[in-house]
Amino acid sequence: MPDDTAPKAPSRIQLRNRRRILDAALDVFAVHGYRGATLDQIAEAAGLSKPNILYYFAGKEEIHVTLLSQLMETWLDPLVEMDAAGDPLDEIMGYVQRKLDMARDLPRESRLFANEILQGAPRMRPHLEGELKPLFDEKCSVIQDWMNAGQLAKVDPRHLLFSIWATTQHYADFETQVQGLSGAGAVDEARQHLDTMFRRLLAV
Amino acid sequence: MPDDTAPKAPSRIQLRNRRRILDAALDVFAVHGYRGATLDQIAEAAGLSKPNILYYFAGKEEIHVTLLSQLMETWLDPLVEMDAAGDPLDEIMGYVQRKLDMARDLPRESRLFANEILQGAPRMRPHLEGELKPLFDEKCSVIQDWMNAGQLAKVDPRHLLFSIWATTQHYADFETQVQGLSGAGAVDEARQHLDTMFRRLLAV
DNA sequence: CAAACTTTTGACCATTTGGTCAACCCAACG
DNA sequence: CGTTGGGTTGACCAAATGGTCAAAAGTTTG
Repeated sequence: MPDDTAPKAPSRIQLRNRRRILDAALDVFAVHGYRGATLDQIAEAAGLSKPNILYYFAGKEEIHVTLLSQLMETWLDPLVEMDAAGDPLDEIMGYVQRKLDMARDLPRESRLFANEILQGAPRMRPHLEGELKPLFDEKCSVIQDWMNAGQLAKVDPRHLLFSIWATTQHYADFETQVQGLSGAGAVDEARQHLDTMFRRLLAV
Repeated sequence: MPDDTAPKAPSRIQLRNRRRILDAALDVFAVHGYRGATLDQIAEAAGLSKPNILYYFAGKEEIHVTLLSQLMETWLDPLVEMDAAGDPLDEIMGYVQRKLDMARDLPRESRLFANEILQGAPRMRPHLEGELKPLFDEKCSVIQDWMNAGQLAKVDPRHLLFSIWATTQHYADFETQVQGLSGAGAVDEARQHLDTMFRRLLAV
């Protein structure tokens, strides 16, 4: 019997073009934000005609929403990996390094996220409340437990996480400024600096 | 003899309306960025008609450029105040607190700046190179001297400043996220946290 | 008060933008 | 080799957008 809900496996062309479109859209949205981006820009960057773009996605918003959904996974992953059973300082410093890897390897994703938050997260609030918030609370608890057990110096876990986010994402979001002031390769210099900073903050 | 270059002191109406327009434009540009903002939005927020806006400013770009120029002063001021003759740790911690004040009191300005940098600073690069860069280099020197004199722990002064910028501006630029995760009043909690963090980093 | 000005606006314009659609292309397969 | 269905596009549309302009409405001043 035929399955009415069958998603009809996407063809090779479908896969290739959807990926092209999303890749081009990431470039454009990351720089100009949702409102500032145009379908024509995306179409040109993708090497496809505008109607062809709209054959694969229902509209500008669907492209944006698709990007944000995909981003959420990537974005939370480094924090998910922080293991309550591991060594506290190693776990935190590992998290910092993974966030720095992302700032270096996925700056467009970081800027897409920054743009969305700057605009008040109109299309991402559900994700923030439904996925980020529980994870955030859970990891704050883990960190608090480590501190209570005397394995880390006591600081506010929430603001500790904010500081890690801010300092790592800064190298992607403010890359223009950082490069202008400090030349290329800043992310790798930052590794040393942030390692020192968070180690001194958290050492018992 | 008549002065050809006389700037013709602006009338009370000029002053009031230009201020209104810039204030409204700050709201709009800070959220949507340059491309995403529209003159109609600005006009409505200012309570003026669109042609009236264009009576006071030559175009959308002039409004944006005016805002960025004004911003630059405000933006650099806290760093300018950092005094090479003062006590090193006090000077740095004072700078952190002033930046936090700005994140709390001028979040729109912070977001305008963030948007401009995210977009690659197309309209601000001259300011960055002409004003920020020299100030940045000068203050890095001052900090380096303090470290060489054994008054502060040795870290890379450039990345120290980046960390201060990132952690303080974060509370304005990512306010949506911070509030969603941590409730209101986060900036004032951050004061304590950042004071601890940078003190531990820099204490000799 | 009336001339001389500054300020405001309704109507208008060209271009851009998100989106539609019927026709067209083309590879696969019976 | 001709049909068929997925993939592509030129031409088009309505709305939005940045901007213009001449005329009207206020304001200032001799």
